Formats: sequence, structure tokens, C-alpha cells
Amino acid sequence: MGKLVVASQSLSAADRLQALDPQAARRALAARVDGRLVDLSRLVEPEAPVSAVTPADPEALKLLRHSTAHIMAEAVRALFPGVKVAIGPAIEDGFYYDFEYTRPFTPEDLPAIEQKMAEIIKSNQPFSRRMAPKAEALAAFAAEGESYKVELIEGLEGDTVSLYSQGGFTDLCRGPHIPSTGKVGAFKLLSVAGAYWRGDEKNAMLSRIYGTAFFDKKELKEYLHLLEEAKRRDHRKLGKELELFSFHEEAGAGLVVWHPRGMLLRYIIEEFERKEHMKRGYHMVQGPQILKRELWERSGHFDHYRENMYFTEVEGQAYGIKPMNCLAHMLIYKSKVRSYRDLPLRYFELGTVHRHEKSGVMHGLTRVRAFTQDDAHILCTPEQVGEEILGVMKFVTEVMAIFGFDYKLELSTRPESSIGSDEDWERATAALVAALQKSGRSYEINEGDGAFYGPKIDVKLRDALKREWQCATIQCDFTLPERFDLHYVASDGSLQRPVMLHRVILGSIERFIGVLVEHFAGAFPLWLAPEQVRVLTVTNRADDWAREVEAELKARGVRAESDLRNEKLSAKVREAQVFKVPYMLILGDREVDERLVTPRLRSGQNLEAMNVEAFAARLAEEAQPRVDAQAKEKQ
RNA sequence: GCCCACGUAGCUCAGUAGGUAGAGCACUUCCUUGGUAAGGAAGAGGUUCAUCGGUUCGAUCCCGAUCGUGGGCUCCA
Repeated sequence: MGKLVVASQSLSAADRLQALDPQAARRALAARVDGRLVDLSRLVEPEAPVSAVTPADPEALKLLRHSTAHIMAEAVRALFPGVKVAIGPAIEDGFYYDFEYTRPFTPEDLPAIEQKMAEIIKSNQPFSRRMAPKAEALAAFAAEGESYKVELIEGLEGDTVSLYSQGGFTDLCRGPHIPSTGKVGAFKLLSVAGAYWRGDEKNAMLSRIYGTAFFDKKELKEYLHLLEEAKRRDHRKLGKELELFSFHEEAGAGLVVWHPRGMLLRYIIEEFERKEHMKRGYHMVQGPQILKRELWERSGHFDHYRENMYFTEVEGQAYGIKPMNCLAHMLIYKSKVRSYRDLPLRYFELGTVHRHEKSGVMHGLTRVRAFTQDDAHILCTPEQVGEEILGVMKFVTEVMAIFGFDYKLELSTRPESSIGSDEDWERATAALVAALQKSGRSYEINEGDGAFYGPKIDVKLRDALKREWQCATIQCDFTLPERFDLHYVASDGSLQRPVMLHRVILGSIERFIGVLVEHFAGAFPLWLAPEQVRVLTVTNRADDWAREVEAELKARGVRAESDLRNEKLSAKVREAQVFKVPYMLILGDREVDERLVTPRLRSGQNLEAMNVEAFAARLAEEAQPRVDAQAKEKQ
């Protein structure tokens, strides 16, 4: 709460704004006093600077949505007597409110709630704020059976709490709110979901209703359109349409089956990765899928990661199916005596791991139970750690630029369940922080979000729809080298302990491909497109020439196919468009006579007829790994 | 793992107040040789509606369990 002194000559924020700028005052939803948002009805000191928060203000939507959540709570209370209200904040794209009722709410309940909300909005009830002594508020909520509010108040500091009322509904709330319910221009309830009280799975499951609100109907319509666009780009839908991959109930949840086109895409990405790693001094290695259980006990995985692992037994010997690739890499390091002159050693593996994810968390390619990481472990001296981390960060920057992603950085620190000494954690964290600072990029901190063996830098990609995805991560580990007793001979002849960095660039190939599909809406840039060129014949008189063109392109390394079916050209064009093939070559009598091809771009644009050599030269130029601006355009 | 919803032909979806199921696309055959997003005709396709069990004279439709999917929560590359 603000520490505003109510002087005798204090005016409400609304009055102050009225005096300052009547035009803005009319549109104001709240006021900003000393940088703090307050209700228009709040009294403010005469000297305090006041400005209007109008719908154009970035904070305004949050206010509106939070107020709409209150309106929804009022509607739900009116329609479902006995319901308990929990919390209802504004979120990224809207708001929600959590309830406890004799039964969970279902989508069928939403229309009635929306209708009631519309009535409340139409009646234009003012939101009014009052401060109440804690004891009084507690008694009031307890009398109504609002046990969640009671719990919230008990957790609050101070002697008084603020309450907001509109119509017949009063809620514990910090505020501020819009002046009255009539300011809600457009809203929609979107979905229902279960949610744990206070986000803890040990607590009761509440019934959550999600919705969104805007100042006018046009904005709501645009938002709903964006949801449609996201649906259109959904990699699960496109993955099926483009014949990239499939999932099968009979195979198991979260297990991807790659079809030829999807596998080709994977191959292209993996080959790109191998080359990029070789350029940067990594060695390719490969470990087995299963390793003895004792090894997982030694590494700490058995104690800290068992829930996520699959185990099997052969001839009385217990094995763990690998959920991470680090163990084999340590065995390689240990296979001979290492000198400081050998370091850093960078082991790279496209390693397929299996993790037993909880049944409710799988999601297309982005959350699966078996996936391949572009994983590497860097073993180096303590002095080399900083430079190695920076090297990885540079690697990430270069690769993301090629794929066309912007990203942000996060630092995750020691979690509750972890191994290693405090000193090691401090050293490791300090090394990451130093590298982050040296990189000059800003970063956020996630307390307690590190891996069990070390802190990490997470890289979150931002895709074309501004959604964020966790892909790359860099983890600093002093503990596993200790547990596996790794060492190297230092320049003075003494045995020293190396430091290990765990890192991935794309993360999981599966997830990354899912993100790529959505980012490009399936229209991959030429270098990634599984099928780069499709040769289309106008009549079967061009079949021989088409076969020749296809063979010639293939010989030059172009991924070309031809469509010689007895179909009209328009049908062939349509199918190639559906598969989002970057180039079509139209071959009719004219092309046959002059041994030419007429390229048609995915955008619909036609190029002049040219010979195969000229076309191949154009492709060779365009097919370098880099972002094709055209491919990012909407299809 | 938890809450809610859903699971009908390869795909997208209709349908039955419980009486043994339909369309479009795709597929096959034939006709058509047609210049830039679907030419025409015929045919085949579900062991009967995810699986198993229950209620019922009778279940795709009601109930339960299991598997899977979707939206969330928790967790995560």
C-alpha cells in the first residue's frame, strides 16, 4: 500500500487528472502516482505527480483483466451457491480464477457464466476499495466459508488488508482496479482446467476458468485470430499433413515414429550439427543405450533421477537405460591418463535418451519420452572454464542466427535435491555468472532450478509467434568429475581434477524440430526443406524431360522429386503447395522443346524459363544454411 | 501423477432419446493429355464405432477400468 498522507486538501486521483487534462481524465482507468498505480478514487497528496493510465498504457490491460476476473468470480458466486473462491490474477494473455465447488466446472458452464458477466458489465457497478482490520476481514471471510481467503489473509503482513467490492461481491485484493465494471469492452471465457491450490501438487485440486478481456471487440477478435494462427502452425497438425512423423497408441505415449520426410529433416539438421561441432574442435563419440545400474548409482542419477529412468535386467544384472549421455563420456575420459596439454576435451554425441515423463505432460514433439540431444561434455582445467562457457555461448548465438531465432538467457541455481559441496556449487555458479557478465547479455535468475549436479544457463528461444522454448542449456559441474575420480596431470606433475561442462545447443532434436515447424509454419527455408524441388509435368509428353531434370538435380545434390501422374497441372501445383515445397518446376511442350524449366516459387511467383544449370546455380546459392527471409513469410 | 473433455473408414468429421453406421478427401480402375491450389465416372474400404468388463432382450450410444489424445496444474530438453 502506498504511504500517502491524506491531507485535508487532498483530492482524488480522478479530480487531479480532471484538472490536469480533462481529455485524458475521461479515458483514465487508473492513475499513476509516483510511479505507482492507484485507483482513480484514491486521495492523493497535492504535491504528488499524477498521470492518467489510459487504455493505451501497457499496464492497462492487466488492470482490465484482473477486474474481469473479479467480475467472473461474482458471476460464478451468483450462479453456483456454496462455491469458494481462491485466487484470480491477470496473466500474460488474459486472466483466470480458481474455485472450489462440489464438482469441477466444465466447458458447458461457461456460456451461463459469460451471460451473467455480461449483465454485471452492463450494470456498470463501481469497484470500491476499503481498508479493513485484518481481524474483521478474517471474520467476514470465515463467516462466508471462504477458507482460501482466510488462509491468504493469515499469510499477509500488516494489520490491515484492502478489500474491493463491486455489486454484491467483495474480494481480498491489492488492487488497483478499473473504476467500474462497464469499462470491460470485450471478454471471452476460454477454457476450464484443474489447478493445484498454490501450485503445489500436494494441495487440493481446484477448478480454474481461463478467460481474456480487451477494451474493444476488435482487439478480442484479433487475439482469437492469433489463437487460430497458432493452431494452424501447430506442429502436431503440420507434422501429420507434411508426413514428418507420427505417434501410435500401440507403440506408446511420447514415442516418435519418424517418416521419410521427417527423418530427412532430422538428417539435414544432424549433419549440419556434426559439421559445426567438428569446426569447433569437438570429437564425435557414442555411448551405449544401457549401462549397469551401479554406474548410475555412482553418478548420483539413481538417487536423484531414478523416477525418470527406465531399468531392465539381463542375466541377473540390473541396467539403467540412459536418461543422459554424460556417463560414457566420462568413461572415455578415464580410459587413459590425461595431461593438461590435452585439455579442453570436447566430446560430442547425438545421444538418444529415454526419460520416463509423467503421463500427463507429453506434448507432440516438444515433450516426449525418447529423444536425441545434441549433447557435449567439455572437460577442462578450472582456468579454462570461463573461456569454454563463452565459447559455447558464442556457438549458441551463431547457430540461432542461422535458424532465425532470437533468445534470452536464464541462470538456474542449486535445487533442493542435489549432490556436491557448497564450495563446488559456489564455484560453478560463479563461473556461469562471470561468463554471463562477460557476454554482455542480460539474464534472469531462476532460484533452485539447476540440475542436481550443477547450476545452468538456460537459453529460451523466441519463435515467430513470440512464444518461448527451452532448448540450449549450459551446465557447470564440479561434482561428477569428483565422483568418477577424473584427473589430469598438471604442468608441475601433480594430479588435478578437471571441471566438466554439460551443454546442448539445439537441446532435443525432437523439440527443436517441433519449434522449427511452428516457427516456419511448415514452410522451411530451402536448406532445411526435405523436398526442395518438385518437377511437375503439364502432359505426359514432358515425362522424359522431367525424369532427366530430376536426375540432373539429384546428381547435383538437390532434393528433387517429380510428379508424373496423369493429373491436371493445377492439381499437381496444389499438392506441392500443400507440402510447402520451395520450388516447383513446370515442364510443358515449350520447356521440352527448348530443354528449359519454368520455376514457380512457393509464394506463387513464377520465374522466367531457364536451363537446368542456371536453376541449379540459383539453388546452390540459396541453399546455404541461413535464414531465407521468404520462407518466413506466411504461406 | 492430478482435474476436465474427447477417442466413429488412411485423413477431416456427421450420426444413433440404446435396436447391429454415413459424407468429403485420400486409395483402386476407367475416361480425360489438361499451363500454375483439387477434370469426370465407377469401385473398394469400418472383423460395428480405442480396448476390456458391466447393466440390458439388445450398447457405438449408459456405467466402470485400461490405453491414447487435447486443454490445464505439477514437472521438464
